[in-house]
Amino acid sequence: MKASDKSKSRQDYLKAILSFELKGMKVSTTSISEKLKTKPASVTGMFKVLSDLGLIEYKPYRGAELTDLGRSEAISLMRKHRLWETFMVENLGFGWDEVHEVAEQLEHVESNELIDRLDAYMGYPAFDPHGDPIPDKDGNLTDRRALVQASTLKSGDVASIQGVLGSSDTFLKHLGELGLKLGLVFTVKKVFEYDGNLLVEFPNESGEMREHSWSKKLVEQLLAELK
Amino acid sequence: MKASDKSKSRQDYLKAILSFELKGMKVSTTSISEKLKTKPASVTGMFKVLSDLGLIEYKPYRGAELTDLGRSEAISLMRKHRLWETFMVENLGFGWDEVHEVAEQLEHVESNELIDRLDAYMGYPAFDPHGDPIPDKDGNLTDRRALVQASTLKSGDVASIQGVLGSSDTFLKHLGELGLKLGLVFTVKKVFEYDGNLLVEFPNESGEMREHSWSKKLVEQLLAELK
DNA sequence: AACTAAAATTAGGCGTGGCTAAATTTCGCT
DNA sequence: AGCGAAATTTAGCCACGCCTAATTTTAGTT
Repeated sequence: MKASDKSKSRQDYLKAILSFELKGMKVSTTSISEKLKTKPASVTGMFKVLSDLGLIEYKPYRGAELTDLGRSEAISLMRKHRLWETFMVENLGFGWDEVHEVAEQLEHVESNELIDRLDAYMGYPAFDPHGDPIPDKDGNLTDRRALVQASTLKSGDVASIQGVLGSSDTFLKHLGELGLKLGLVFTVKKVFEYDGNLLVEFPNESGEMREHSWSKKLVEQLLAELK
Repeated sequence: MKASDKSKSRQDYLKAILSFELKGMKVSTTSISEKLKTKPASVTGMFKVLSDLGLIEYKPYRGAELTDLGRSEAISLMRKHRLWETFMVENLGFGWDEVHEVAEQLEHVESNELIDRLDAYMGYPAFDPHGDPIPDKDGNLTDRRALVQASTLKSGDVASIQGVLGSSDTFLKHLGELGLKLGLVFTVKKVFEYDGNLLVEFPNESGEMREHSWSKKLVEQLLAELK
């Protein structure tokens, strides 16, 4: 049995364990059994398997902890889940509250190529419809506290685009039309009180600095990192 | 055990059986075992299960046949498979030869809402990237022989749009901009030899007849049914 | 009509991931 | 420190879907 042997069950356990670790909670067999709708005795059995696979550290009666390997697997699942949820809401028009169950199934589809292309297709969204951060392909999470909506910037601020708060077709198309992409560094020249528009400056494809006006609606959906 | 109990295995069997029936072949345990990479003895066992579920008609030593229930389930799977393949190729930019394995997994995701929305999102494509017909949500297949590329129409022909041969973003956007949708009835007024453009006439949203020019590139991707 | 090879079925096992019931360990409390 | 309740693990069982080996049925040939 190799660590590369995925299985829906094992993946569900890893995700459940991660969710408790992220909340700073101890990972007990009871808590996992409640989350997965199984029984504590079954969890004990699976903990042994996951431990043999090197995915968790498990001491009987002491709970479990993800290893680096297990954590990266779990984060990859979280990434898939959140990207699929985002796709369903932003592209297919589902309500944010209708997508969890289906994403639970979609996240088990094994193809990194698929999920990375889906990520690109949606414009690398940084947050899912519930506002939770979406890990990038290397497992890095955007720390939300470090980002601000571009609408909160002041005149003179220099910032870079680090994420978006939605990825509907029209929104993404609009970004493309304006020549905006992830990482773009821009300077706020002026904030118009009247309509909330921002006058910004950033280089075009040829590297020449140009001024542009961003609408209030646009900047409220742009996540920026202050320089 | 109810018929509503899906399982990846059972679904794989139904699809395999359908594929042989569509080729007009008898469905033997050996042929299925080869297709599914199992052994004939295992197929016998599953045939009993599927028979008990009312999904197939099975007489020992006589092979299997799909019931109406089983067939509709199998066709639904084929629909999912082909829609996902189409999505991967047309929207995510995969090659047509790279998508089968992943679609095998995606087709097992249980949500009719998801697949119907995906279908709509792509503009109800009639054929997948391999040229195979995609069943609609009621299981009806477009009979390819009854359809022709709009580029083959002659002046004076009256036809309706019944499908498209691709569903890339830009293509679908273009269709929307021109006000074209499934079922639209149009009349060919003139075919320009020079560039292959078609001068056509059809009603706008208000019902008034208007003339439009369709490019050669466009009409080669439009599938029409002659009236 | 009989015989034989191929196909299919039956019988009996195995691994996974569940379950219940019984035994064990931990932990809070007096 | 010791007691009892709660948490956990162990033991033993089950269903599913697969396997191999042995047996039975079918079908083609003479």
